[in-house]
Amino acid sequence: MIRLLLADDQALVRGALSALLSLESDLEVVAEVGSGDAVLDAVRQHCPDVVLMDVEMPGLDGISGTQQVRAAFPGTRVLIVTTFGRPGFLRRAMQAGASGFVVKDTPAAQLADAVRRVHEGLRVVDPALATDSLVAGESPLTPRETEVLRAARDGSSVAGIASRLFLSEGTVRNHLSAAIGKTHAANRAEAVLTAESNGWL
Amino acid sequence: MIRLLLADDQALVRGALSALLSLESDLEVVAEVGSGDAVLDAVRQHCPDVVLMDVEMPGLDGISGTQQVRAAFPGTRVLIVTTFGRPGFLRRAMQAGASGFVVKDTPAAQLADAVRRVHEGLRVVDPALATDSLVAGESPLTPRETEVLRAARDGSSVAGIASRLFLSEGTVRNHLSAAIGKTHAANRAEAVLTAESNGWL
DNA sequence: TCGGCGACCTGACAAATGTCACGGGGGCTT
DNA sequence: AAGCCCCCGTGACATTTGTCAGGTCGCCGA
Repeated sequence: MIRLLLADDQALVRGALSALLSLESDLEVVAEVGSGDAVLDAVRQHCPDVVLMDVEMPGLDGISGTQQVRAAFPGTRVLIVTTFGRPGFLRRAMQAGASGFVVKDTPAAQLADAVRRVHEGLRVVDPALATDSLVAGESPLTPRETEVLRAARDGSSVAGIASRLFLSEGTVRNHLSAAIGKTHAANRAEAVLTAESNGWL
Repeated sequence: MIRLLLADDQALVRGALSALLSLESDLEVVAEVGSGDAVLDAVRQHCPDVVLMDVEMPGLDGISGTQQVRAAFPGTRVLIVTTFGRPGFLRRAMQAGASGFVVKDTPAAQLADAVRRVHEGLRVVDPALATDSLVAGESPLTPRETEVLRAARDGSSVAGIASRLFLSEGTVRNHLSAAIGKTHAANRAEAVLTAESNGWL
């Protein structure tokens, strides 16, 4: 019997996945949580074999959650299940210690198999996504550029970003200009979009 | 026996919902589709009582799909199941003829009840979302303003938008300026964000 | 110890953006 | 017919944005 923990912020999806996986005779969902903060406590309490983790969650995100779980319970495997196939997500998830990475538009039948393989210690990765990850490569942005670009996501002006990050306006403009260049964008907005779609933010 | 059709682009979610609803003795999932274009054919072929429809789908979106289904098969009820609780989505979905609107973070146990109520001819709407919809109101944007703002989503320049919409640059600027004013934004980017979060695009 | 790199700043410049005032035309209702 | 709203356009204007060239500082590896 493989003991499972589900972590997903959408209750409906959580319950539905639980129903789907409970159909398998060798799988057992022992707990469900709806936020990243609750994952570690739930693992401590229920000692699951595998954690199914969503990336986008309120509180602690799935990547950080994976790190925490792996650090505290090295025997527990983590399988990331996410909506968006951002190349950067895959890379960061694996570096954080995840054993598998499944996108939500894979057929339902494959999920149980993925869980079993992860439980056996194998790695499960969507092949198409893996190649994307190789093509897109690591983020070319420096930490500061990433931070500035992330602050620009909500459409703030240079002045707003500068005051929020305690920087000079000129510095912000320079960082933005660098980020625009590195993302081959023409715009701050375009730079945000491509960086986001690559999982660099 | 209530016959169901599932329309959702994410195969995993689709299968999971199918598993969840099949647990109920009075519900039966007779078909699943992964794109909006396939909905009408599937309804014609399987004659479901209720269609569970996602809003964001490739091809035809859920709103238009609802319209088509209601026009061709007035007896078939549509229950919208979506990730985002955009006020505008709710409004447009109801106008398109949907019988219910459920957000994906409602508890899984309530979904079956929602399906049964919709099947009985009742309307099912998340109360919190309904008030949001009243507060946010209808889109203040004119059709043209909406179109221009939608074209600005990918970070295009004024020139790019103008050429794509066969407009003068000045006209595009005027429409954008109007949209910025109506959304109480300071920016084109901010205007896009608030309009998007209200479901006005 | 030196070179390279990233973070930070300044100043200046061209280009893009947002705003305003002002038109004309068409469709709608009163 | 008059008034209203939307669409489309022009021109001018101030502001913002993106780029470039320069310079200081601290860190790290060769």
